[in-house]
Order: sequence, then C-alpha cells, then structure tokens
Amino acid sequence: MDWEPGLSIWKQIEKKLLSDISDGVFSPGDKMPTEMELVRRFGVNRHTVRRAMAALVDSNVVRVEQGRGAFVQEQILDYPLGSKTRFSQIVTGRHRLPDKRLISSEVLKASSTVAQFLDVKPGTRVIELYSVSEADGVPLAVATSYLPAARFDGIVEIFIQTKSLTEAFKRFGIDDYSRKTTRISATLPSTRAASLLKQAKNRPVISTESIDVDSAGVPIEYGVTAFSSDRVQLIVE
Amino acid sequence: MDWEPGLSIWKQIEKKLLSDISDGVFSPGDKMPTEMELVRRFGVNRHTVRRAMAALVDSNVVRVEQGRGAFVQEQILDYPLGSKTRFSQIVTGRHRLPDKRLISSEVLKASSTVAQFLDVKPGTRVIELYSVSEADGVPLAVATSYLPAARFDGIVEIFIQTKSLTEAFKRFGIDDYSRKTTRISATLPSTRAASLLKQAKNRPVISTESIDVDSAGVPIEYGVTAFSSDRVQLIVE
DNA sequence: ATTCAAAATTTGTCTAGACGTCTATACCTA
DNA sequence: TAGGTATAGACGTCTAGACAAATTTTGAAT
Repeated sequence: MDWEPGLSIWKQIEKKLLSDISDGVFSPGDKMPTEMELVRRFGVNRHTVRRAMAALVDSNVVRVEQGRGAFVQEQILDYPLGSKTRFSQIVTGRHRLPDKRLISSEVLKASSTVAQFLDVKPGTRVIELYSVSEADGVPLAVATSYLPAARFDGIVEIFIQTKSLTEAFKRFGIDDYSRKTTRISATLPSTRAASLLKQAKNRPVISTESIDVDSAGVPIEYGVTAFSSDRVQLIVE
Repeated sequence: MDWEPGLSIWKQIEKKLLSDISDGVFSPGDKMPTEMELVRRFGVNRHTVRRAMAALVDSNVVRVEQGRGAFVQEQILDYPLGSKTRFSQIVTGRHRLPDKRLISSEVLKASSTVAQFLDVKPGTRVIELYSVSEADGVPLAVATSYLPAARFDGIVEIFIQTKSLTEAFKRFGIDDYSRKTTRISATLPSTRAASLLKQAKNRPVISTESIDVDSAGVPIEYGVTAFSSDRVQLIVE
C-alpha cells in the first residue's frame, strides 16, 4: 500500500475500511479481518491498525469483541421513549419497513405480577402475546404482552391481520392510549429470545417493562420487551 | 502510585483526572499538566497517559491542542437559534447569570453593507454598539450591532443601564421583535475579539450575521456576533 | 458422540524509543 | 524597536515487542 503524504496513515486506513464497508465489501453484521490480517494487508504495525479501528469503533461503525474479532455495526435505531411512542411510526420515520409477527398466544390466569400491573385480581384471565418486531426484516425486539382477556376477546386475530397493537386497540374503541411507565434494565436474552433476535446469546438485550393505559387511565397492556442492544438505542427525552 | 488490579491503569488515570476536575483541582479553561508531567506523577509510560487523555477528549471533558497542551473543556452552552431567541432567557434558563457589557459605542454613517441590511440609504446615521455577552462572568460572545440612529436616539444610555437590547427596545415602544435571518460561518477572531473572549487567537469563533425586525417587519438591528466555539454551540431546530 | 482440558487465536494493555508537527519564547539582526 | 530565526517544549504518529484476557478450536479420554 502506498501512503499519500499529509494525512496520517491510520486515517487513510480508516478511510479505506470505511469505503469498503459502504461499498458492501463488509456488510453489517459481518466479521472484519483480524488485526494481523490488516497488518499484512496494509504493511503497517499492529498499533497503527488498532488506531484506525479505534476511530471506527468511536464513530460506531464497527464493534470489537475481545477474543472474537471486529464486526460491522448494524445500523442502530434510535427508539424514543415517550408516552405516545409507536413502534411502526418510529420505524417508518426512519424509512424502514416495520413488521410485527405474532409467535404465539395463549389465554391464561394472571400471575400476581401481571395482575398487579394490569390492576386486576390475580387469577383473572389474560391474553399473553409473544411477538417479534422487525425493520426491513431485521429483528429488533421480542415482546411479551399481557392484556385483560375479558375486555379484548378476539384481539389476537385482529393483531395477526394488522400486525399492530395500536390498530387492534382501535377496533376495541381505543383510539388513544399512552405509556404510563417504562422500566429499563440490561439482561442476557433467553435462548428463545436470542434465536428470534438472531443474535448471540452472550450479547445483552435492553429489557423494558411497560404499562399502557387508555385515556381513562385504565391499564390495557403490560409488556416486557427485549431490544437487541446492537440494533436499538433507547432515547429518553 | 499504586494500581488496583482488575481495572486497567489508563482507566484509573482517567478516573483520577476526572475526579481532580470535578473537585476543582483543575477548573474549566485551565491548562492540564503536560503528558510528561503526568508520566512522572503516575510513573507510567507516556502512551498510557495518552490513552487516558484520549478517553477524556472523547467524552469532551478536555480539549487538546497540539504544541500547547490540554485544557479542561468549558461547559458548552446550547444556544438555540429561533426567531424569538433572547440571550438572557437562554442563559437564565441554564441557571447561569447573564451579563451584557457595552465596550464602545459610536454614531457613524452607514456603510453600504449596513445600509442594505437595515434597509436605509447609505450614509444614514447609525449607532454602532460593540458589546460582550457573559454567563457567570465567562465571556461567550462579542457582538457588533448597528441600529438606525434617528429612531433610537439615546438608546445607548438605556442599554448600559439595562444591559439588554430587548429592554432598550421596549423603551422605544417595541415590545415584540423577531429574528429575520441568521447567517452562520466559522472564522478566526480579531485580536480585539480574542482578547475580550479570553480565548486564544487561533481558536475559531462561530460568527453569525443577523437582522432583527419589529412586528411591522422593519429592520431595527443588524448585528455581527462572534461566539466562542469552545463555550457555545448553536442549535438549529 | 460427549465432555473436558489444553492449545491456538484474537483483542487489550503496557512499555520503549524515534521522529514529525505545532507553538511559544528567546535571541539576533537590521 | 521591529522582524525574522533558532531553539526548546509539547502533542501526534509510527514502529517493536511482551504479556494479559477472552474466545474459539483442537484433541484426548470416556
């Protein structure tokens, strides 16, 4: 490799790798060459390669995992947490195609936790929805939602059709609802969640617990969502 | 210095410097010790010190200038550019004490540029105000303002008293005015401006040219403002 | 085939030294 | 005194090597 004067070598390497990525030589999620491979390719010291990679990590273009390698960072979606936040709106606003697929559903008796959040008696029948949210076919989050069964009988079919809880709620006369609380934590995904998110079991997920209420303040949904931390970033405003 | 195991040395150095800064050992604007001084103080290699400093630069806590040294970064003020933006409101909203001091004033004949922006004939008498805006005693900007002299005769004294153009305009019956245009560029400050801003001559300033109009749309002020780029960040919404 | 431990890979940290670039200062010269 | 120049100080880049830490692969034993 020949270096042009005036610009430091590590910056030229950074530039080259960046153009390789935007040219699709390395695609999002792909493994980058190892440091030693880059050392041989560019004919420089390992530290010089590392300086270039550090810049790419800094600008969030790649992600490095010790002992594994460097990977092209998937485009991270900023997910604002507001009281009127709607998944499809956010994704559409980023010019990406949203999709929310139902994986399984079940009617069961509310555990004490679910009952507490939905403000119903323990044992009350609730609908459990397990779904995965995607943008452009890339899974972003898996969610478990609980809804009071008495009020929303038959909502599952509507949800499958419309692929949207917001739409399904409308069919039940709820034109407006809002997020009451959101609790955020970081955990490791279950095997099932990792599989659905198509991410490694040892990569963390951002886990949120949320309660949605209708305009009268009555809880209509309690949900636990696991976001892929490589693809989603929550924004609190 | 003794290092605790489990945490890399550069991170411990970063932590120590960070606590020194928050403890006021180094204040905003102060020069940090040189790399070699830190090398002696911590008893490590220069590269290790540099790794720690790089982290501080990355998190915007310090700013490094080649050949001069590292400086504790001043808190950057977000300055929204809106049609009703008022300097004192912004600063007060950040719980800081605003001050606007008149440096010099003069009545002169309008140059073609000034005349054009104020929508008057070249040669018309205009008031030139040269002032510096501060927050908590730290200079943020220097401004040169031009006002039509005929309309605002005696405004200088009011401005000196109230330290506010908004207030002074009110005395002339202008309760409401708005920003018509703002042009933004980056330049190097004049010697005088650098001195008033208490910043190095080679640090850039954000320069804005603006026209304020009264509610009837008549220009009342044409101003050129130089913001310290180390202390102010303009926000366009 | 499964499991467990050792070895190889790969990235992270630290040290050491050389030279380049930029800045400020002291000094010399006109 | 003003202006240019030399020099020292300070940060920027690059190379070289060693070891640590995390992960993956390999291979042996069951």
